[in-house]
Amino acid sequence: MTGIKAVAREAGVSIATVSNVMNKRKPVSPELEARVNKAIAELSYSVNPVGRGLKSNKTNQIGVIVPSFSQVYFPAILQGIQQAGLTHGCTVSVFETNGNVDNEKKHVKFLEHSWVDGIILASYANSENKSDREYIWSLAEIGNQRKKIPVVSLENILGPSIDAVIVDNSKAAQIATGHLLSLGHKEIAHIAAPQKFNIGELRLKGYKKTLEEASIPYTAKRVCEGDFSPISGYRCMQELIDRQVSFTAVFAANDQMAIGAMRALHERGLRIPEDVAIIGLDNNFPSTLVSPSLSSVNFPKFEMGYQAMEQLFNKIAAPEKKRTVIILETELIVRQSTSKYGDNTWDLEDW
Amino acid sequence: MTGIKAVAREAGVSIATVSNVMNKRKPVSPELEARVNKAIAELSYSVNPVGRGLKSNKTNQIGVIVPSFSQVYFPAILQGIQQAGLTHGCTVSVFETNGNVDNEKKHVKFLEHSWVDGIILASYANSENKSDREYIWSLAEIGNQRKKIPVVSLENILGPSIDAVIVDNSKAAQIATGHLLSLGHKEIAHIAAPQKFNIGELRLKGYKKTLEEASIPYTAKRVCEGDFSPISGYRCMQELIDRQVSFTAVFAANDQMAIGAMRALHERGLRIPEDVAIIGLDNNFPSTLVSPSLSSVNFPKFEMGYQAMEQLFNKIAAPEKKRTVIILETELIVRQSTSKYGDNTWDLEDW
DNA sequence: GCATAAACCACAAACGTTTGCTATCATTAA
DNA sequence: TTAATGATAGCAAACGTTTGTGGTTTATGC
Repeated sequence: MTGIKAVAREAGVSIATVSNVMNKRKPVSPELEARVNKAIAELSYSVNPVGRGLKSNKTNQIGVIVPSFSQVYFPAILQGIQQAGLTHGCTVSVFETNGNVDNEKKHVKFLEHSWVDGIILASYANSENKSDREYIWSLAEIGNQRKKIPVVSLENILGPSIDAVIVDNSKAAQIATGHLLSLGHKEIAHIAAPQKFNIGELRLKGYKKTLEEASIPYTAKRVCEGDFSPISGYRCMQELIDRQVSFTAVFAANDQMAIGAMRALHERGLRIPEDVAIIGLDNNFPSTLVSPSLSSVNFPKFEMGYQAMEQLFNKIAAPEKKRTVIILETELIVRQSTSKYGDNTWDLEDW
Repeated sequence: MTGIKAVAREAGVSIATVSNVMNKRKPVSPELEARVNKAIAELSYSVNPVGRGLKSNKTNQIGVIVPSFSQVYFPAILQGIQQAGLTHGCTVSVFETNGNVDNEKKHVKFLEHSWVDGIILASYANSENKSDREYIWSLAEIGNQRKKIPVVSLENILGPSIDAVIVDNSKAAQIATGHLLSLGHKEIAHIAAPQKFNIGELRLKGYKKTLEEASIPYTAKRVCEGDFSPISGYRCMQELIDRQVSFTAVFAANDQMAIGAMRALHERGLRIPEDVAIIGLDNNFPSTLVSPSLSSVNFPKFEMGYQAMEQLFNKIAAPEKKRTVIILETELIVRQSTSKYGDNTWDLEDW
């Protein structure tokens, strides 16, 4: 409970002087400075961040909202955020939505009235949905009546006025589909991400576009919509097989579904990649673990988090700055699920 | 920036009355209450937590320090912490140590001077190490000179005065080893966790004890020490094979090393479980993914986090309360790496 | 109709800082 | 010697709350 007052008393100076010694805002004579430092040491004083925060109207804390801690995808993002945060002396409070947009809203509302200087939001909200659009609008105006609180969106363009760092999901899907094409596949199935989410639409769009550019007719029979989870990939794969539509390759909209699909293929006695080649998207670590190892398109997760944090800082420092969107690059990773000669090493850094 | 003052002015009452309306501490006449609520709504006012925090000396924030976000182990713990936190209106700031004790100390020091009401620390510190012991001691006395800040330790008994929630690591190791024994194995190798960490010692101890009770001689030649990572498990397995010491089963001190070991076994042409049975410890989700699926001993990760948070709350509410240690139960999970008839389903909830 | 109690409300201090302003002192230049 | 300058230090207000204390009004009982 030692406060700045106690230090001032101990050192026989005013609290203003103590403050000046600590923050070096104004020069203090060497003698007093020594006395103050001695007092600080003796009382093992450190500044009370709450008092400071009240005065300065800053907390050096930011809130992060992600769909899930356990989906392998997000811890890496968190690490990036954290890392960038540390360099700015900023701590990170985390919230989980479980992919539920209502939870997103709840957490945003909460943070709005909380201590955070800014918010990083990895949202699944789809701007096509009316109620979500309103939510997005309200986001742009967060704290309209009070202090405006900066928001950076991760993985999703939340309307025209909110900063964002994203990857080009459509392009990533094109890379994945294109890889299968380049291997000679013409009949390519797609296990899609939920179309109610933005990234689901984009990934499907990339798949379609690639087919189109290769003059391959698109048929809805080769597409099955999952929900990101392995089990949904598993069921989609079964359904695709049961539909009796021919395909020699599958592009799954994320690695989890791809891994589920692989199990279904195994169970049906189909060999990977000989009978069916398969590629995922986002490159999460289990992809090197399964057998055969899963080809994928890497998303720079750490970098996404890091950039988001940096961008948020800029926004906090200069709130009126023009909105920016950072687009990060993806990268094809060929493993054994699409090529016998693909990479089969572990991504040892990942866990 | 609307503060309580603005509301008071708008409603034509004193700020004390506004405060009383919001916190229902003292009765307020219905008429004034209505006026105040109207003003609050019109100005869309909400209380400034920093101001409140300064006055009440509470922040409703806690800090959590874990070795890693990405090791599958900890997100589950975080979820438990979060869940418990939400029921108390408490937010969670997270920190990552990468298993480095110095980072632990750094983060603890940081949090000590931060806003948090308490700390949950998943520490790898070993109480046998002198410098770590001092660190632990200092932990018990955190903020000795100032406010004492409550600490709950996760997974580790940090000296005799710090609350903790743990699992009995030695017992868990006994369960794992005992399972192999019960399958008729007599020559059981052990891929150990780092002995510089407490849990490493305990798991080895449980292994030894089980052998002893079965009158099976212990030999150091069947033990190889890894560092928790899959690659270390991989290398240990290779080394154990190269040592030319016979064994028909392996107990790995965590699932990650077990999965690494499985790959080494595959590469050497040894069948699992026919030639070598293998069991891990802690039951992380990739264990159901690999082939064959990996037997393990489940650690109740979510529960650990939840209990830790609850305990921290108790500590915050009653700091002088006697120290408690909560011990949670583990459970054997038999999969195909130890028995052809073991469970081979996915743990679909896990991701 | 008066004294008493109860109900309600406002004043102001306090929490721990930062910071604009003023006051003091020593130094220097005129 | 004096006035101007510069370098330091301290005063006090302010940030947005909560809350103890006391004052005013209204209701109650005789």
